[in-house]
Amino acid sequence: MPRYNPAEIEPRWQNYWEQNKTFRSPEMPKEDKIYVLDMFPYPSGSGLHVGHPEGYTATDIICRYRRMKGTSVLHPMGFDAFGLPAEEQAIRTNKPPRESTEENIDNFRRQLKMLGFSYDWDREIATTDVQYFRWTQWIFLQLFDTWFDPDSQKGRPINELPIPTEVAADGEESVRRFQDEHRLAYQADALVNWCPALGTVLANEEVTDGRSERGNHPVTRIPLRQWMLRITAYADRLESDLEQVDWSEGIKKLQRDWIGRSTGAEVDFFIGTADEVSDWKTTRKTTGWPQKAGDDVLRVYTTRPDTLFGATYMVIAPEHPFVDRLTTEEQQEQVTEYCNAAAAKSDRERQEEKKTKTGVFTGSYAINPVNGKPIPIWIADYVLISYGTGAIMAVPAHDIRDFEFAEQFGIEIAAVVDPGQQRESDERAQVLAGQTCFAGKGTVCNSMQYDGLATDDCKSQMISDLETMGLGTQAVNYKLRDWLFSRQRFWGEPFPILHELDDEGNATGLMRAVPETDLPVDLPHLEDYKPHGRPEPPLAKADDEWLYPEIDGVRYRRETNTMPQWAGSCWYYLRFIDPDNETSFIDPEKERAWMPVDLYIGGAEHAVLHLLYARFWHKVLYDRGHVHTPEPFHRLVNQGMILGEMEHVGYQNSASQWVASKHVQEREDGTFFNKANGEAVTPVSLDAEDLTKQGNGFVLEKQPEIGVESRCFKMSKSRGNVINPDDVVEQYGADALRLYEMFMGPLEATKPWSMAGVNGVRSFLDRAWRMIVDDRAETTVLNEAVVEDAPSDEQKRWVHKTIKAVSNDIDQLSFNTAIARMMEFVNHFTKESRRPKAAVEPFVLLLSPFAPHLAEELWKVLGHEETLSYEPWPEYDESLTQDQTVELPVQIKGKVRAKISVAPDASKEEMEAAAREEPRIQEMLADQQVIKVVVVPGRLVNFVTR
RNA sequence: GGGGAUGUGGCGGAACUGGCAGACGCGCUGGAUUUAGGAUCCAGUUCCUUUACGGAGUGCAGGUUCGAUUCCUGUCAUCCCCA
Repeated sequence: MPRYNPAEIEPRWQNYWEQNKTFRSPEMPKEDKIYVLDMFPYPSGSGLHVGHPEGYTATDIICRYRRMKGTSVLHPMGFDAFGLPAEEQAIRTNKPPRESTEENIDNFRRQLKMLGFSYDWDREIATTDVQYFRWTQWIFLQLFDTWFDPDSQKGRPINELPIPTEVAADGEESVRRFQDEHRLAYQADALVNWCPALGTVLANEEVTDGRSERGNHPVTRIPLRQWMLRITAYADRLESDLEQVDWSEGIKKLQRDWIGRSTGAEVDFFIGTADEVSDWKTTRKTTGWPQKAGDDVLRVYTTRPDTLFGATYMVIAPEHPFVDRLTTEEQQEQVTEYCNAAAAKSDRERQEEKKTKTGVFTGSYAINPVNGKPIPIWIADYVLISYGTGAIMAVPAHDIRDFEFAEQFGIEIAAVVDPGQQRESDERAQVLAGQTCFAGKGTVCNSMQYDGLATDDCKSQMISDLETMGLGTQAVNYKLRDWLFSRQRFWGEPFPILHELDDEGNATGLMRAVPETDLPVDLPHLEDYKPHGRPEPPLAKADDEWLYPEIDGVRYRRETNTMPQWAGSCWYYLRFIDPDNETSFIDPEKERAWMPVDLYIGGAEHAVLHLLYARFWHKVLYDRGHVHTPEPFHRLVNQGMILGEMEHVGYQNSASQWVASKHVQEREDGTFFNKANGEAVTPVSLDAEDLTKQGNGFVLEKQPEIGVESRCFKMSKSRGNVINPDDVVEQYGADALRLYEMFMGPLEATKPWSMAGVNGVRSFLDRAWRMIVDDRAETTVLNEAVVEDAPSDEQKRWVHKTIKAVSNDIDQLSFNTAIARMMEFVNHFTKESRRPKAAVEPFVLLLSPFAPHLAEELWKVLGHEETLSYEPWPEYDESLTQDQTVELPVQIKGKVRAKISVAPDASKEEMEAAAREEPRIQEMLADQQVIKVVVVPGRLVNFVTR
């Protein structure tokens, strides 16, 4: 009668764990600790996605396993709840953001608890909690109070910033402004991505093709005073410290590429006539390379100083400060027009390689420092003001963009690198003739004394020569830009910054931090927090009491920008260690005990930004002595994406005739047409039963010449293939969902969903239940096959082999194979008429991290009173995992011809002898000459014959 | 265009450092039991030929090796990220 009923069992055990605080973490861990962290979710209105429980189940298994192994486990959960989507949802549903955010969190928490994860819920935090963002603000003030000392490569308190004497002489106000310029959190006029529809600026990565990632609204570029975080100062350390962490090479590479460190040279090109050059050069030789470029030169950054002789023109960005000065009268009109047009384009559009290059000549020339030739200075938008010096020397023969540009405008192309013989000879000739671009390494030519040098040697030689002449210097550049850190929205952390006002109420440009004792700066109550399409933040509408505080007789206006969504997630892993601390963001002793995060699992979409930002904050906190590890996350694993179920789609024309999918192409508007004749076709979804496999794909069973499209798609509302965890739990139970997500395949792989697969693991759980419980009895009692007897030797081997395999698989996060081993165990023991307790009890313990509710229930049926969460993990005896005999293949010329049965540790001689005794082998070897015998103990015997 | 990942039965996948390809699950086929079943149990299930023996086979083409899903070279395809 008592069938396995997860709907009854699961809530009961969830309640038990909650009542007994089963998973409360100790305040301080023992020596053996593990901190296992999930990337906390953004509580969207649509609830949990099946992708979430994938990583969460994996970490939960590790935690439950390690608790049973006696490790102190920290496994917390919280919510990343500030940000645009929540605010947009609030506006849509006409609710205050805090209210709708809390509803979303409640729903997420309910769903998470329904899945039986062993979080210490007492540590739950949301980034929107006032007591949480109080410390986010506090950390921001640490950034504000820190400058980066390039000599020690370290962030230091701002009051240790050396003040140049001339600044000091100018008085206190100058000193303050000087300090403000050097803080890690600083304000700057930046050309930003302004999105009027969302009413906020967006980070570059939130903009695609000139439209906002969220909502697909148009984005324009306007200059605006913004908060920036000086992450570029940490670029080197963010790159080099990747060596310390246990992350996949793929993710490390993504981070390295994002930081984009390049080495090269800065070179000054003299602006003026050819006869003034020698004077300038003489002066430079004595004064050396000046830190700041003067007005008489155009300073460029190049990664290829070896191609200096091939620089036939220069390009400055449309925003370059020299634009006006360099533009001659006759070019003025064209230049103005061009610069205006460029301002409207995004960086990405401007770098689009497909598009034809655009540009305009300034009318001015600069002198190439190595050969004294005057070369034209152009303005073109493929050069970005934000990268390098905003100006380049163009070497069309050896840079593809320069080449395209030079061809477009008929500028000289001078080859200075010989690609060498390894290329096809006509291609080499074309390169040397300036007809083809070659961007690789080779041998220098047409460069006077440098001719014959290899590219890399020439680079270093050229740099050292330029340095002696005072014309250039070695330089490092990064693609990474400083982090635009302010948003003009309501639903974010207010900046704890006050802007000083003069007697008339105008801003003086000086600012100060809100005193630590006055934190948190809470969001003011606003009747209307909606964006109005102007770059003025909604917080500016707060009442005067909030907006205009007075400290020590000075009146201030509060900063009205808010922080971006990333802020809260930059340090939440620290707060989990000490979530209720009211006097400090974290207790240093607890920090030392629990950090770093030992295992961090989450989606690959955060591979770059979240991890880079969090690492940056962590390093600042490290420099300022607040944390003891330079890196926050020791091991990182990205779970793979879960796709929707497999879909088969055929295409029909208007006459309902099938069209093979290879002829079909999709238009931009989402409709389809036949490439062969242009007629419109419509997709028709097909049943797998009407299809048959042919080659790599499927075809219609009745019309095998018609290939169809078979693939899995990303889950999306519009496609209607989203799986809701609530539904799965209702139908199959939480344990089945957990088990299925782990059984689908390797954690890191992309895998398609299959409801039939869920049903499959559910029947495994049913079998496991019936293996132990008598399902025909009136009450939940032991199956009579479960006995007190000692297990047989064979049963013992099954138990010990399974313990070994499952333990090893969990250690390697290979959950799918661990489950397969448990299935084999159940398949075997359900066939046994006597199932000794000593065999099934360890099995229940092995199962418990995967299917904790079922395991707890079985544990109880087996006569235990307490939760199994802290039962010792079963141990295995290596000698009991060995079979008495093993069956090994005997090959002749690599083909299996017979099997022999030998002891697992049989010697080579024994194995060969056994193989030669096999009648079939004797038969086959009779008329052949054995030239070699390969014997691999414990593996095989192979006769190589002639 | 650049970078990364992945290609194994009808499907998801397994195979430790080169050593029995297809564990485990789904699906399918047959059988048992059942009032019934989308329940349960048993058997089978890579393909080709077949009584059996055998042969082919891990995207494709080569290479190294006694032996390659695994290592190397080339190539094709798909997905992801970036531009």
